[in-house]
Amino acid sequence: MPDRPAAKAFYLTTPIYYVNDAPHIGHAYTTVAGDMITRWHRQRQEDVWFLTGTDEHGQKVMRTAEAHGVTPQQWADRLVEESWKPVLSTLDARNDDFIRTTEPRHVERVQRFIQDLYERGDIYQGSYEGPYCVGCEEYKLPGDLLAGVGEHEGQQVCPIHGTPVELVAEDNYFFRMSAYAERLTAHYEANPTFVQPASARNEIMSFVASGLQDLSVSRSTFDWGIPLPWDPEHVLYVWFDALLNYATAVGLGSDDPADQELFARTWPADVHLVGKDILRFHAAIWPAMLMAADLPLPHQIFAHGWLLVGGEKMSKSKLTGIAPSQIIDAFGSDAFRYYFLRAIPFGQDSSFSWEDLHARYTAELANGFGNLASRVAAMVGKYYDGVLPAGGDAGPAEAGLEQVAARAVAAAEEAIDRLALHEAVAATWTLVEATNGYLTEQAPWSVAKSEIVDGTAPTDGRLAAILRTSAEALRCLAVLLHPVMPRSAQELWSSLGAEPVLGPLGAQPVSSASSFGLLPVGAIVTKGDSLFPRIEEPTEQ
RNA sequence: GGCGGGGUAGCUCAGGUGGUUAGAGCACACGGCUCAUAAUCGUGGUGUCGCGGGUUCGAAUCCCGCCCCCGCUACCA
Repeated sequence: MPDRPAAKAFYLTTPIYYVNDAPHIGHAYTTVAGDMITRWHRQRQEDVWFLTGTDEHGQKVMRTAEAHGVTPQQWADRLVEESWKPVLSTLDARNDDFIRTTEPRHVERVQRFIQDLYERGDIYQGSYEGPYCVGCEEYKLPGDLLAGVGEHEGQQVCPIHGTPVELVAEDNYFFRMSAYAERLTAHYEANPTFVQPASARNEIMSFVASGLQDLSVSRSTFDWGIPLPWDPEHVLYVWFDALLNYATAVGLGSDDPADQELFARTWPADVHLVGKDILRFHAAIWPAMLMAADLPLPHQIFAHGWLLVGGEKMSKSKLTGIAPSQIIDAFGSDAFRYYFLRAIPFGQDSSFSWEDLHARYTAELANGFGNLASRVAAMVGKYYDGVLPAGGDAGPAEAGLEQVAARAVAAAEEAIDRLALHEAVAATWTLVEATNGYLTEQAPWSVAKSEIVDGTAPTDGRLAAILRTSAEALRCLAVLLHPVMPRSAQELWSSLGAEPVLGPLGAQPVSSASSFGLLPVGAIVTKGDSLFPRIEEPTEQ
């Protein structure tokens, strides 16, 4: 055992998904993005921790369960086991843990955390007053209310029931969030990349600058939540409970030494990935909670954009919600991952369309990358019976391609550190394109006609050099694309015969990926099935 | 209403501290090649840069006004 503290792992989280609904491609997009980032860090041979999970408390889940005639726990169990966990394997997500907020480990640790805040005086008893709809049995947001008409003229009414809301007060516990506004602002200013992208940062900063009120963090009108240890009549506000998963899942509040070690290894988190809609909870409330507990803040909250369908935010009620399997059944998980990572500037809103998906699949995956792998493997097979030849001395063209690879690696690395995932993929693609160009210019099939004598191709000539160089480019691509498209990268790795001589693809460091000459002479190259078979019919929803 | 972002080729977008003929990818057309998933490589056109004024020798880029779209404007998650 080393005496010094273990190296800090790169720790990334997705939001924990609310089990009220089944996953759609918006959730899958977040998960895939987190998976690419963490896989990239793994490919760098770093220690990594990737957490995802589900948020299971709250009134909405309770109501949904009631509507289906089951208990909230049964409802959550069903959705988690039948939908949320399976979608992870469908997406090839490689998470290290899956936290459910109804797990005892979470509940106990949350209770310890909130008790501590209570004892510190950052939680106090007060009264919450707000517009309440009797029909909905819940408080409404002032912005949701509509002006009444007819008999309710002049009153504010519930948008669902159309009946007037009442002003109702309830005894609650409050988190003294207002006390942290200045520290939050100071933190945003001192750490420009704490909230990203810039648009999200601006929104949060102006929100906090406008003043923070204390937050009501307990509910006594329903019981599907974590009871407050000192007053079990109240359950904790679901967001307070949910946000804590990022820390409880890695051991905060546990007495077990193994948990404590994990916490030391992971905390603070490097990146919390969130959708724009839940930015405030993560970029304002969560840091305030951590400040109150004297815990280090995460390094970055990154808000990605919406997926727009037909120009509008995807929505189940408008029937634009798409299940990941709809796309994956037709195009495969790698294409799903590639499409969302490549086509969408990470952090921006972007429109999804089947036409665009199909167009990119065909142009970039089938015709570009997949076909490149085919033509190289086919030629090594045809001219050298699948045994990678040594090749003659590298010339300017070979050096040029190696340079493209080096620049691609450098650009992708730089992009990843900014979480510009689409740029990382685009940088990688420069090598796909350059290698296709290299092959066309060097025309190995023409070289073959002059070099091959008596049916035997020399292993130390131009033909061999061209094919070996192309294989090196593919080897580099397999490494760079492993985080994006783990399945096809592995297929390519196998096709190159690399595994027996270089070891597992996952063990190839990014840093050396662009050094040509790693793939040993004699590697057995086989032409397998097409990585991305052409799909002729545009898929309809 | 206030604050913020945006309206640029058929489509998705870049450019935007003012300066030669406004860019990329896709799509489309033509040419080369034939190893490959009829794939690849090269060449090419495409635009009142939302509308109307203004500043300037010169504006997609700056200023004013207007139109349209989106986000935020706190305790549903």
